[in-house]
Amino acid sequence: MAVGRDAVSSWGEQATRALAGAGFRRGGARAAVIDLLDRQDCALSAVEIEDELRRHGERGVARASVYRILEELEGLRLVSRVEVGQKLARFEPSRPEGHHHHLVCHECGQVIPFEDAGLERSIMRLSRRMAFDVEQHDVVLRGACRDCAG
Amino acid sequence: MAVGRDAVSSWGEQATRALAGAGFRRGGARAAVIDLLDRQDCALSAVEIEDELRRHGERGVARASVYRILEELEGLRLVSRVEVGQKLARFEPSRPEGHHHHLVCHECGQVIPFEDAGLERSIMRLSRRMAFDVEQHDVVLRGACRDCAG
DNA sequence: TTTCGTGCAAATTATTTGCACTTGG
DNA sequence: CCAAGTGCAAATAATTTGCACGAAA
Repeated sequence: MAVGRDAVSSWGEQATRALAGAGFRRGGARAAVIDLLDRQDCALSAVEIEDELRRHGERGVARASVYRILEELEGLRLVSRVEVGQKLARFEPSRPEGHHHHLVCHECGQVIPFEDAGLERSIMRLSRRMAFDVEQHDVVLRGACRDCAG
Repeated sequence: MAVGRDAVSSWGEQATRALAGAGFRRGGARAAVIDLLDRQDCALSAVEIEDELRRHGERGVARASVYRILEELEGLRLVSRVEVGQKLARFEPSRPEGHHHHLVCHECGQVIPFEDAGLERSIMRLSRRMAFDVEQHDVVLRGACRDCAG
């Protein structure tokens, strides 16, 4: 179940609107990437996005375009970059109601999202105390997932 | 003040011993890198390590060797890799008593360490509850540091 | 038609690898 | 002497950039 996919206005629609508002034209490649991301709950890498679009999407999109589009979306805070230290960056739609962090299995490389209110509370308290204007935070837990732990 | 630098046995000594125990020989480049890391509290990139050694260290060490040595040390859990999404990896000595996380200023790029017991507690509780064998965790806070926030 | 969007190929950057030479034990 | 350690140059891999062409407004 995609977080917020059935909301009144889907992430994809919001993204399209935000892009238009920011003065961007409506291009085919951009629409295809947004469309794919809208159907995702977890983070995808640029290559995965390219492959998925070439294979199952309405049209192929060049790698460079994928990166450019993701960069725009990140700039507008519509997408967030997730780097869990696998050398490649992953990207996922930013859904306010779907704030979460990631577990990474160091065996199979799987990236699994999770939410935790206690953790968020700690971070909020901590941020308030900090001599630093904290705007964002990322938590990564590493270990063996159930399957790999055996 | 270096965390634990005045302990009975410094991180550098422990590292040297651990390396010997793991069957590695005592090479000049390796000793130089350990020596430099022993004097650090914050994470350095491979390039910074190379430059620092070439400039102020007892001897220069080739970039490739720096990476190889860091990889060994990471494998023995003597060094931990810190990736805060600046495209390059940073490395710091793992000192059990100096566990901390990082603040990253998105203006000046500065990486600042911090500790927080409440945060650790939340993560511990969370880990226990998880269907996942959590062995490690990283928290990165992003925002503007005091200077850059103006 | 004019500017923006996109594809393709070449460039960049961090990191890794292959291989010959050196050195510790 | 022999395996492990190191430097150097070449190889990778992810990401970015330059430029020409096609498409939106």
